[in-house]
Amino acid sequence: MDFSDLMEDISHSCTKMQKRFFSKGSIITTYMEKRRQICILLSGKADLIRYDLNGNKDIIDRFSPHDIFGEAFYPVNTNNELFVLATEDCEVFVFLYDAIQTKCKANCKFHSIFISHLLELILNKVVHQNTRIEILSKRTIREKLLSYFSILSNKSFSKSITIPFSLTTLADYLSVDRSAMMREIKSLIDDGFILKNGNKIKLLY
Amino acid sequence: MDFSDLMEDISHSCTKMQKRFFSKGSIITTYMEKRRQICILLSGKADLIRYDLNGNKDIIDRFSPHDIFGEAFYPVNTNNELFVLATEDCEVFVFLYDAIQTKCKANCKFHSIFISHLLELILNKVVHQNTRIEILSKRTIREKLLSYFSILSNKSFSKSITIPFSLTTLADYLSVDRSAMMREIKSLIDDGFILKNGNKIKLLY
DNA sequence: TTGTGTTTGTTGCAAATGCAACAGAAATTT
DNA sequence: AAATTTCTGTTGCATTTGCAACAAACACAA
Repeated sequence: MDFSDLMEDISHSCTKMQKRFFSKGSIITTYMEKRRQICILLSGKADLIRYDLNGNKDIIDRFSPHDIFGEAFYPVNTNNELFVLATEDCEVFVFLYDAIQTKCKANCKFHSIFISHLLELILNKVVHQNTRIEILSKRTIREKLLSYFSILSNKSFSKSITIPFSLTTLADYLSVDRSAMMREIKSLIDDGFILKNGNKIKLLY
Repeated sequence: MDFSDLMEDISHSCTKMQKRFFSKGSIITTYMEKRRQICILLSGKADLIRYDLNGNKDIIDRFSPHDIFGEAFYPVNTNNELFVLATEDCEVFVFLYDAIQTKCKANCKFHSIFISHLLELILNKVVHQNTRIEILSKRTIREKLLSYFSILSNKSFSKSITIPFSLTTLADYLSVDRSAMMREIKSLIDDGFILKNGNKIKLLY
């Protein structure tokens, strides 16, 4: 069964698991006192945002379809002014973690297949997080860039890669100063490690 | 039902999920071509290790009881000389991801309860990873330290915290140079942010 | 006890980084 | 088409960081 179909069916058979719509600019959820909430993004895009002490907007994470998020994945902290903002119109599947423990109906046929899909999605999330941690663990911007590039390259089986978002966003993802990153990219070009044309990078090593 | 008991029972009823023993110094698993393998550490301690290009030992992750690991959580990369080393005698529950999809017996009563435990463990892993990412995203050593300290402080509801491992290990966890971290700790003391006595830190803010 | 290895603490120095600021290009909105 | 916002590219400068090296404290095993 296709994933979207499954979600569709479940929304109809389970009262506790609902597909909901959010228009661009609206807040999908706030991370406060809903410790067991889990959301699956079915379509659209959304950002996990925090305003830090200085009032700066901090994009903690960006979600696209099939991504899973919600307070259930976040540690209980004081600094919990976290919320998820729809940056495009979104369809979101929302439920409480406990809802999957108690079978929805006497014999909901979707239940077990849904759980295995859920496991798969979470597993996927862990893999992405490990990738991110691997990159962030690198000590220099150069190492972070090379590490990121080679991951992209491995994924696409090619030495020519396309950065899937703006350089500004890339700097956020690598968690480094943008101008310092630009400087380092230039230096990678000068040192003959890469070629660059817009968002396209060619690895020369 | 208690978690250890559950694991015990499952090892007896499922042939595909086995409890295995590894003595200190032995290799629990290598991350190579076992893309669906999942392990749950029941007792002991283990490190996820890689030797980098220069032959330096890199401790990617450290596991203690109830931690879950295995190649299933790691991206497919070329640099896959990853392996898990038992740093103490270990009991490990080992299985393939697929084993949980196919019911072990006609009516294995442990199956669904096991899956919900598994979900809980993975959820826990994601929470820890989010914490790690949050810390690693900070740009300076000072911010990383403060962030780490305040997380510990929130967890224990106290301004007095104890770093649960050596400062050398802490530097690894924060992914910064140890001597630079020591310097920064000293500077935090000088600036009146913290007091320090061995592994005990008192937050003054 | 002696020796061996690990952890802590410290410093100088060179290199990397963040920060601030600015101008032009590109994309988006009005 | 004009206006506005976002993104790219660049630079100088002060600060932070990694690196190398070393000594003292500590832990552990022979």
